[in-house]
Amino acid sequence: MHYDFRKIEKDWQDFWAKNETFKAENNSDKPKYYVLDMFPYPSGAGLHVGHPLGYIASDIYARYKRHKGFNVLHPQGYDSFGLPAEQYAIQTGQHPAITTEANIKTYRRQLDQLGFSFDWSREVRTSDPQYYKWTQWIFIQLFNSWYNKTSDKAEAIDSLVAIFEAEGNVNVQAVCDEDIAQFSAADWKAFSAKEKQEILLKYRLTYLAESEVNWCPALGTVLANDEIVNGVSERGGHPVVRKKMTQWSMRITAYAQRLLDGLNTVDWPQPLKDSQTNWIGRSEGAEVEFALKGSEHKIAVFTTRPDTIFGVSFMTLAPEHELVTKITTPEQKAEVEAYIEATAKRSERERMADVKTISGVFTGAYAEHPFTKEPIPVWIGDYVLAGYGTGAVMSVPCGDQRDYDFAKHFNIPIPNIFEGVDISEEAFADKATTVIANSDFLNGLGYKEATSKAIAELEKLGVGTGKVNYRLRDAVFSRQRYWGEPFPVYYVDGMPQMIAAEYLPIKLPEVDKYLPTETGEPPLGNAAVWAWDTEKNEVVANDKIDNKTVFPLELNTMPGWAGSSQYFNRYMDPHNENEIFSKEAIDYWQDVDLYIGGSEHATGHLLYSRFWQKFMFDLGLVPKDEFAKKLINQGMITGTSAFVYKVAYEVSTIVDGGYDEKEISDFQSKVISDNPVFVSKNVRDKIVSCDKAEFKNLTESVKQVTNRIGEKLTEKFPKTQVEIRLWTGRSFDMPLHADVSFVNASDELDVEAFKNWREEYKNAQFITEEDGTFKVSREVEKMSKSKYNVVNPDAICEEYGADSLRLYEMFLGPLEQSKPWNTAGITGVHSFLKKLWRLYHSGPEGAFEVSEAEPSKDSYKTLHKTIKKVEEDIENFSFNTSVSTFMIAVNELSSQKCNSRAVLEPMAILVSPYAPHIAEELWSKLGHEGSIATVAFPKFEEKYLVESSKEYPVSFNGKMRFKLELPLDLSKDEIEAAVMAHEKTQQQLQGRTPKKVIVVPGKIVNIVG
RNA sequence: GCUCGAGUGGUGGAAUUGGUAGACACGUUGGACUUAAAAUCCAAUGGACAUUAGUCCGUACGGGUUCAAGUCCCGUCUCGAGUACCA
Repeated sequence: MHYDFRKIEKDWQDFWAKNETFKAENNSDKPKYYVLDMFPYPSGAGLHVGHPLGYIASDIYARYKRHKGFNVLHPQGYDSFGLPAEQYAIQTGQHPAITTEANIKTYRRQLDQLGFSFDWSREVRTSDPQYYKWTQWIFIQLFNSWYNKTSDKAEAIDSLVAIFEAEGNVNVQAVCDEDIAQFSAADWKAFSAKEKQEILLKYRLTYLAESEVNWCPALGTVLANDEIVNGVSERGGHPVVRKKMTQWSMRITAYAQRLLDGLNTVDWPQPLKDSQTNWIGRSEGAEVEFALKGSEHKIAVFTTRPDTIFGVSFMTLAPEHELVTKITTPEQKAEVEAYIEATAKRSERERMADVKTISGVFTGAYAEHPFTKEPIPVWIGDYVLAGYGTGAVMSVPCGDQRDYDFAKHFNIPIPNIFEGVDISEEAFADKATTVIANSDFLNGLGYKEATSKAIAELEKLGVGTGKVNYRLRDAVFSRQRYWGEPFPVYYVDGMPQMIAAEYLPIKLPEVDKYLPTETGEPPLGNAAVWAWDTEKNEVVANDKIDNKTVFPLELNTMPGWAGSSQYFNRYMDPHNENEIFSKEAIDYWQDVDLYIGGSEHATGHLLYSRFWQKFMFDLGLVPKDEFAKKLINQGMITGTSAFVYKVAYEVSTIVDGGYDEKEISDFQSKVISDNPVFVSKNVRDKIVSCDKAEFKNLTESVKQVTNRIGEKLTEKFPKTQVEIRLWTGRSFDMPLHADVSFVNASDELDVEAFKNWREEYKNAQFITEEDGTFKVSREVEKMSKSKYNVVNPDAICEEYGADSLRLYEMFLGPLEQSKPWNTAGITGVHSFLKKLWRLYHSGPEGAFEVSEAEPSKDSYKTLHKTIKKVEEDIENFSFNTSVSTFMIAVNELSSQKCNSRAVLEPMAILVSPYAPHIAEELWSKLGHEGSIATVAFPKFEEKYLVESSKEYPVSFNGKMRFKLELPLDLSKDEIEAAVMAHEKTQQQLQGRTPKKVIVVPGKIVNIVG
């Protein structure tokens, strides 16, 4: 009976599907365990071997937890809204839903073939109206909420209205827009309905506001900060410019502190926490108001160094700062305006690429120092960002390098306010050693004391206050896209109105074009049926819009992260039509116990999800304010590209025979490209290292090719004479990617396959190694189509099986680390599975046979040390080492010729999380009914590992020289005596007397001297 | 620039609290079986020297602590990831 993995794997996958083996129940006596993968975007390319790495790890953990008696929730779904399907739709007119559906089919087939224990009955798709109904619902909840700083949580907007009615907004501690005028209860009552709505918008957790956004003209949409990399769009690399637009925003800044604090309560990777911490960017300092000379305007600045306030020698405003036009003096007006215009023209990208250039303009205005009353010139400069803090800084050149550079450049004085520090070359920014001088009441103080003293004095004067500032901005939530969630929003008199939850979902309308409209409106502007009838409560044709009962609907759609920000909770009760999830479901499952996914989501998905979770927590909808207890970032699997070296040679015409020059040169280049010459790696290396002999050989080898080219040319242009030369030096060859599927484990190229790969390689010549093989050189790169190093799991499953693939992906190395893929190594784990199979098939002609006999002591020992190690490894997510452990166990059991049921049954269970198909097959052959999935994990028993003796390594001066087997119950002195009496010890010492003998019982003996 | 992570054979990688460096596998070499190939099995495999016994050197580099360092401390270099005028 050979190991027929194709049949076994198919059979068990069918069995699991038919019996719904992995279906999780929402109530159970068992303890719950929730294992979640970041759900995939179903791209057209399907999966490559890098994608399932995390899924395999989480599947092993989920299966292990089932063996350990847990009720495991292990769902999977699709993040199926997204740009690629829409881009494809724009190009082909194909509806994104159709492409998406087809891609999902491929994904599902590929996932199924890997034997994952997903509960597919709970599948969600973000683009399914029954799913995005609840995304729209959460949006409405956010709209109907405000953030009360006093209770430090989100509350219903009604409670804010009640406060306004009772006392206006004077005492409300809310997270809101900055530009809100104060009003009394009477004022509030006197406001029109529209005015009230406008004011409330400034408080809502999702709000419509004119905000500066990252506009990408090429994509025709707004991008979030984390969708921009180095000033260009992450997808496509298009330029991004700043632009003011009316957009939905999420008031995530309300949660900045809680998002920071929450990081201390979760077991997430430190780098991920660090990157969220940096993204939120908390800084403590003070906000200080500077009065302007001869003006009622005041400039507010944020500073982290209020202790250096006496070092201020100028102020700098962002060019976009609203005060700039108001305070600029007539003499400076022209220069300031020119500067503002020049800055606006420079794209964000240019500004970033060019951080060294110092530029700025004096406004002519002077502020007044709050303590000294000295005049301070006010400048504008583009090194100050409008979006951070107040968009203005008090410049302290002696304490900040950028201020220092600016001051030097414009010859502004640099007063020194530090005790014993030389600032003639650069600014001094070391807080730890700061001693303040020349600063009135701050003299002699260190950073900390001076800071609190300065804040206290500013507060006394009523011109400053201690403040915490965050880098985190509110998140823009509108996209000018088709393939995303529509907003449940219509507009009355320009004010947004929410559609009542009972009429959700508001489904995406049909459009004939997926591009923006000719008037520049988002793609939904193309929809003919996209208006809201407030009487019928349904979406109706646009021509019915009368702005009395039928109103226009929102044309933007939600961003990519909307659908993924609560999906983990929806899995708990995915088919609930009345609620986002039932109370029973959320109370039972609580939160995700283990979340596995890529680190690229650190500041996107993982921050927004935490925000929504905290919001849902405030509303009392979820019991935990962090949704995932533990998170692991799986490392990337990189590709091992194969390179062949193409020899560069040149044909030059010696006698041209009077033909048309272009005709000849065109023909020559065609001949050259049709007759490529490739050189094997080692030969190439010799040539590059200037091996003259090899270079000569190479020339010889190329000769036959060149002769043929010569013939061809003479055939066509009889009067021509050509010379063929090889290039020399560094550029003598050109590395080209070869498809990795043509290369075997020894880096040898399948020359025939390569020739058939492309038309232009048909006549390729190969200069081989001495043994006649052609070798490629290899390099680790990102796995990508364009590098021809993508390995498809389908092919691996076909040749070696899913169990082999699962084991091999784990065997490659630690889960979190990035590591290169090399298909060659899979034979190791594959033959391990065959050896495992053989353990259970020791009968004649490989028939299944296990004995009921008591296993040997050694076999018991092998089994129990394996149980111990595998259990530890899984708990530590060290899956690579447990694969090694299995190999050792099978090697040992094979040499022990062990075929006892008492050992082989537990072995099957141990292997089952890693290689579930073979485990199921062996389990059923062992005579069990049903799946192995929930059989109890074997229990480790120490007694089988108890040893009576130890092979001590005996070291001399720390170097191990020989080993000595001694009973474990010897005392230190007895061990020392035994070692000293040994002949090899005397041989090593050569008559010397050891200075010292270190004996660590059970470990080591070290003799010094 | 700043923050974080990592440097171990030809390759992927092992190595509890400091205690036998290189487990396990790939590759390579030799052998068995076979007409042959595949598959399978056996042996060797960090480097240098040595007939053997064995000796020396080895965990990026330079120091240090220790009976003992891949592991701890100080400094340097290289690579990778994130971030970038954040006041």
